[in-house]
Amino acid sequence: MSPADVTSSRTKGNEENIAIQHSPAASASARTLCPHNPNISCASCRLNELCLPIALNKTEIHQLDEIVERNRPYKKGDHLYRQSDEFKSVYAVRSGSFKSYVLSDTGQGRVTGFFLPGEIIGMDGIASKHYANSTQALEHSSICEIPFSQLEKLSHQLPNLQHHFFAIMGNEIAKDQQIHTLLSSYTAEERTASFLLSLSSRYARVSLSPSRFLLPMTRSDIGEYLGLTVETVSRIFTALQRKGLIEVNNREIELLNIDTLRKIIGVD
Amino acid sequence: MSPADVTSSRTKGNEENIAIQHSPAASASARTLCPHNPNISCASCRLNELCLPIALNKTEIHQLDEIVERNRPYKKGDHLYRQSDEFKSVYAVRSGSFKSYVLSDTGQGRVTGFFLPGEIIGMDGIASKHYANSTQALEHSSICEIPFSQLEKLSHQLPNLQHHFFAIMGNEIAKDQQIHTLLSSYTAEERTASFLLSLSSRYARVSLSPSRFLLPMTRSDIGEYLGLTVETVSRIFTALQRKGLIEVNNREIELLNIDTLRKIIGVD
DNA sequence: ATTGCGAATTAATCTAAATCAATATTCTGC
DNA sequence: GCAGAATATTGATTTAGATTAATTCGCAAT
Repeated sequence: MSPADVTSSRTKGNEENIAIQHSPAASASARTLCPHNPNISCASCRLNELCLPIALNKTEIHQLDEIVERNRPYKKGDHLYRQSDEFKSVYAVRSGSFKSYVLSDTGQGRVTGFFLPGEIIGMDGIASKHYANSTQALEHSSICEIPFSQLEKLSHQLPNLQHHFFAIMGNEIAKDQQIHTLLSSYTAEERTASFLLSLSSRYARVSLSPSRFLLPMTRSDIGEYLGLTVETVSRIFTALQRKGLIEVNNREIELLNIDTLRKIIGVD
Repeated sequence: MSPADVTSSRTKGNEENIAIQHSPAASASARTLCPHNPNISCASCRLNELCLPIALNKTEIHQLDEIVERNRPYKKGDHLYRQSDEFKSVYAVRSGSFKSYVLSDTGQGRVTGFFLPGEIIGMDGIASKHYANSTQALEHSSICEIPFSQLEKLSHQLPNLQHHFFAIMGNEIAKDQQIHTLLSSYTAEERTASFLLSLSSRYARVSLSPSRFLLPMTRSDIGEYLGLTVETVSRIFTALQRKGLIEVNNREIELLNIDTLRKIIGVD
């Protein structure tokens, strides 16, 4: 296969993968699949199996629906909230992606997290009643806002929802601790491989390709998140490409050998 | 009442600060204050203002008491649970201290957390139903075990408890994200200063001296936790001592200049 | 199409912390 | 109290990744 072939098929493939997030609804019948459509309900949302409604029955989902606010879409760079804003809601990503970051004393930010569709944002504010970081859209994105006081009230009525929200928070804790291990002991290559594999499985979770995707964030974002510089991230990408493990083309990523990537981070 | 009053039976000096955690009850009147006493109730526990019972009324505390299991004390090195054990309970430290760690592929562990009195252990297992790390006592310690399914049931009955447990988990999330920032952008000296200040405020929280305490963990534990080697931790301690900011004597630490330590980590 | 600017790559040099190595100290069990 | 092991310190050397610097690429606005 010639390079040209690869390129053309890749381009086509990628657009297909992300289409579910980005394309405006093409027809009336596709309406409920349009991720930016604010009129969608939890019951009909394509993410309901992995978002808050999981494990809820029809009636319960309807009750949840009542408290969810579906705001207008966010443009790239728009803030969901800023550091030390009063905590009011948690947010579920419906489409697109977000990053959260804190500003250091020297003015430069450090990225603390990335959020893809179906993931919950804002739990860092629950305890102190103020968000500990700022969160902004990395691309045109849409969100379901869930006012926390109402979520608490509803959780109290619906044991399933309480149970599930405990699980969501527990998952966040477990994930954060994995990152602790990653940052305290992994090399630049291991961190980068781990990051790509994490994105891969998170895309798979929302039925997108686990091996081909677009990075919604810059190299600099990745570096801040992984405790590396832009230059190092760039170099590692190039090195992984030379080893034949990935194919990088600016924001386009293809994982060519997931097993070997796993071996890099010690998952044999 | 000073800590020393409570704790007559121990040697003086540096051990004074930790006496409240360690001394056996000297008299019948001190019984309810004896941290290893398994018969103590939440209502009479000296930690109830900062542990689970916070914000509960008398009746509610009694209900919580019913589900709390007060096990025999743990000896140094005893495991509370091991990585991938089935998740059953969360634990509140009553006295002593614990560390949690994961074993890397190469056999050596990486410490993921330290737990002091009043802190909650085990939330990493909530989502996956299996503990993500192993946790062991760093010294003679005692624990309150709270079976999670019962905590969930009770939370459902007591909105205050539900609210507070959400807050505890949210706090864990916020704390883990601070560590993310620490590991991704702080120097060895900044990490170490931050670690000492964290211990300081956590000791202060349980009414122990914020400026003089014994480290329950080894330099190696600290290094693993902070993503540094033992040697670096040791060198930084020596350097901070030379700068007159701390006084180190093996496990004994005295913070001589907390403000300057704060400045090191950029809190002016 | 052209310009301008943020994003990304690549290479050369530097440095903070790791590694390697040796010694000293402190605990632990007998 | 003593022996051996675990823990901690200190110094010399190495190295992974940071820093600095220059170039190229990509794309939005005109």
